[in-house]
Amino acid sequence: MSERHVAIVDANDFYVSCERVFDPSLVGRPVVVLSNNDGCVVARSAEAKALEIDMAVPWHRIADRARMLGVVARSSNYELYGDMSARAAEILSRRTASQEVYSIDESFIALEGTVDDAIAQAQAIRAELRRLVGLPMSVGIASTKTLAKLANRGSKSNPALGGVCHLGAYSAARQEAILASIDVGDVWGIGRRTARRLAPLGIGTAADLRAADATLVRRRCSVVQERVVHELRGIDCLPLEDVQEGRDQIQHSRSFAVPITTAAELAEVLSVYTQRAAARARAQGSMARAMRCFAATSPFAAGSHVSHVVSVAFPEATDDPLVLHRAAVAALGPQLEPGRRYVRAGVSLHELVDRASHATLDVFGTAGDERPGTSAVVDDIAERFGEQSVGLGLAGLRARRAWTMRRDMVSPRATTHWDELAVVHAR
DNA sequence: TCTGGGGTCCTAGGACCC
DNA sequence: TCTGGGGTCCTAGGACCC
Repeated sequence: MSERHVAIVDANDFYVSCERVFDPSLVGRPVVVLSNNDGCVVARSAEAKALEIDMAVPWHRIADRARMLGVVARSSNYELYGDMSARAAEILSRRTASQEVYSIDESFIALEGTVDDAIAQAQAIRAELRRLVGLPMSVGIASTKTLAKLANRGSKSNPALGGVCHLGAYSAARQEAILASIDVGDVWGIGRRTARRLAPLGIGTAADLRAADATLVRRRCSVVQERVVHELRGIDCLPLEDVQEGRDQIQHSRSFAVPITTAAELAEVLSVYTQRAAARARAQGSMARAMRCFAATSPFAAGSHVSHVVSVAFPEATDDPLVLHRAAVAALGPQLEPGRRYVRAGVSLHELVDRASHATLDVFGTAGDERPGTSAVVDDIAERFGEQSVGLGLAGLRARRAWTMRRDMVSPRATTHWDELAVVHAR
């Protein structure tokens, strides 16, 4: 019988797998990849998991023990991962009529045919991605996205399946048993808070949630969780969205390697961050009508923790880093409290409008003091000579500032920079 | 000494209007 | 002395995901 199947295709331990493609000596060894600033563990190889190295644990807390156990740590190399991700998504797109790129290492796709057909296609896709990009993938298939996510867990936990699991290949009784073995907090869309809220209702597993009164779930939680109930029953509530449009919101935020304490340092930070955000807005053809900025102290440090958040509305949508920077400094600068040690700041652009359809309307002539071509010129130079080659004001940082990110164990950007290509030695 | 970053969606509550 | 109710819009914050 021909039907439509939803599949989730994702890479196993994606960041670690990317590192291994260009450094095969890492294969078979325990490897972790760290977040920005080498802060915490964000990806682990199977061998690292077996050593009970937890996800999201601060690296400084376990570094000594991990090194003793032979664990290799890498700083995150997002340029490499982003490029590998784009290659994998492109290859996958040739294999399906509809694809939703869901995250850096996952796509939902639609498959047609019988259950056996779908499994065969998934296996072909897996083999192709392995061969052409070098990444190990897993595929979960079912009638809805939420069930496909559960199948994907199965494909990883049961090696006998060869990386592909179709829930529809099992009898109803077997499916019930599978759902009964899964914690409700492990269901896609049910987080820790919601799981705690569902417990008093006697809902502890995926099977419990599927059998629950959907209206009650909505009352106690929200419409999001009610949809999960229907999705678990095979009722499709979350259709594939293949349109690849720009983001609704663009954010650039970073933790600092060392805290900042002065308004002058904050102005430097905001100069860099607004330019990064503006460049990304221009790259997707957007201009912003609103911006939010924040600066925060460490929630882990002794004493009180503060986070200053400010919102700015622009009378005219803009993508000009100078306008953004001035507004950010004017709004956030006065909020700084003397003596505080700020460890993180960020800029986000909201209410994005399409630049092409946005005709500048400057009735009062207030925009006259900005040079319209500046941003385009900066983009152009950055494109041709690299991001470090140019920046407005303080973003053209010649001397590396103390607060910039720490990345002590970063691998080469082997797919995007000629001078960092992998070198192959013949024997 | 050292605890990530970038998103989405939903809800509650306030402001405002008639 | 008595002081409604329904609707919309906006924003901040919560929850979740990877």
